[in-house]
Amino acid sequence: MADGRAPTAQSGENLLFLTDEQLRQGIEAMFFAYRGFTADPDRILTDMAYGRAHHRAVHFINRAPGTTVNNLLNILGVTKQSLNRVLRTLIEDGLVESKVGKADKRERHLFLTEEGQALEQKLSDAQRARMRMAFRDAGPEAVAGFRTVLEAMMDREMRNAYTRLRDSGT
Amino acid sequence: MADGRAPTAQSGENLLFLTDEQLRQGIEAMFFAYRGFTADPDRILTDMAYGRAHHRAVHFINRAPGTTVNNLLNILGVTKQSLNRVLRTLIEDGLVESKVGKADKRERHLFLTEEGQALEQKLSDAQRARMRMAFRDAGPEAVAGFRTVLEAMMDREMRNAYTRLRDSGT
DNA sequence: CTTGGAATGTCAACAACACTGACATATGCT
DNA sequence: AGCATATGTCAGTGTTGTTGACATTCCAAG
Repeated sequence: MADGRAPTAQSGENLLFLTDEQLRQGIEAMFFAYRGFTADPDRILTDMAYGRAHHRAVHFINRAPGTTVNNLLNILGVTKQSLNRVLRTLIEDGLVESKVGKADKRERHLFLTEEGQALEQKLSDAQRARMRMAFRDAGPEAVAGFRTVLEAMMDREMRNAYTRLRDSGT
Repeated sequence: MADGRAPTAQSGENLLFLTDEQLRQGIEAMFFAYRGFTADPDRILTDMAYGRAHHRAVHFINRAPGTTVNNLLNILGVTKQSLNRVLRTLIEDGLVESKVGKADKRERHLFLTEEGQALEQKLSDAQRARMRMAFRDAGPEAVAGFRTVLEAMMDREMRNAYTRLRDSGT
């Protein structure tokens, strides 16, 4: 309890950035920043009948076209029932296409239709605009640090999913 | 649309960190990291009858003891009905105390009881442990960058709330 | 070929957390 | 006295998550 409160002389390095006060500021920064992070897409989504869950699904289907339901389930970390509700509306509305797998016909491979891609564009344009502004204001070194800390904060499985996606990038 | 995709020669500085690909990686990093960020407190909370909303309320009451309901409302960015549901259970359960204001008797000032402080400790210990590990692994320069980017990502009002809290720190 | 298990879909019930809208109460200020 | 502010409450609704149960389809091993 209350460890790290007032770090005394350390083995060579200055660990003042690990005080409880610094950690709490980091926690609050995450809280407030995440609100900003989701604010713009949320505004767009409420105008339609969609929510944040639809955004996530559309994002990752766009990111890895042809991904299976199970794959998406692991990335999103929700139950299949929860994902299915979202996927069903997206398919009904013609934003997502579900194709039976060739090798394994049990699997469904998910793709965005043109309409789905249009929505994805609209949402990620809004989200990227904020991210771009933040990145630009902060500068490249800060951005590198930002990514380093976020990666270290992920669960191991999520970090694997993240790096797999990252390294499959253009 | 698709601007910044392939930045060509810029005015002096290298803006490769602002490509759509880099921005998308930042977006996904935020998504996965936030999951880790909330995972530990969430696990503790589900064992009780509480949720993330209770955590947030308890956190900020602890952070600014005696804060008014309206104040908390602004920080949390929810409706009074939503906050009231949470506050009511916390008060009923003896974790939060609500005192009528001296100067303005319309206001209620909120405080954590000893039991409330115990819960706050338990939750923030878990959350800080992860943050500390991430900070330690990433190092002080990365942490500085992390905070810089997050601040730039906040809405203006939230940034004000954040810096006000930060500067009132120990 | 049968059987077991995996992948998927679906139904039902429920809980947490947000929202809107309406209304009540007490208080402060002009 | 009258209006605005701060708070609380009731009722209804929507999104997103959960569990549990069950059906279907299909691959693969015996």
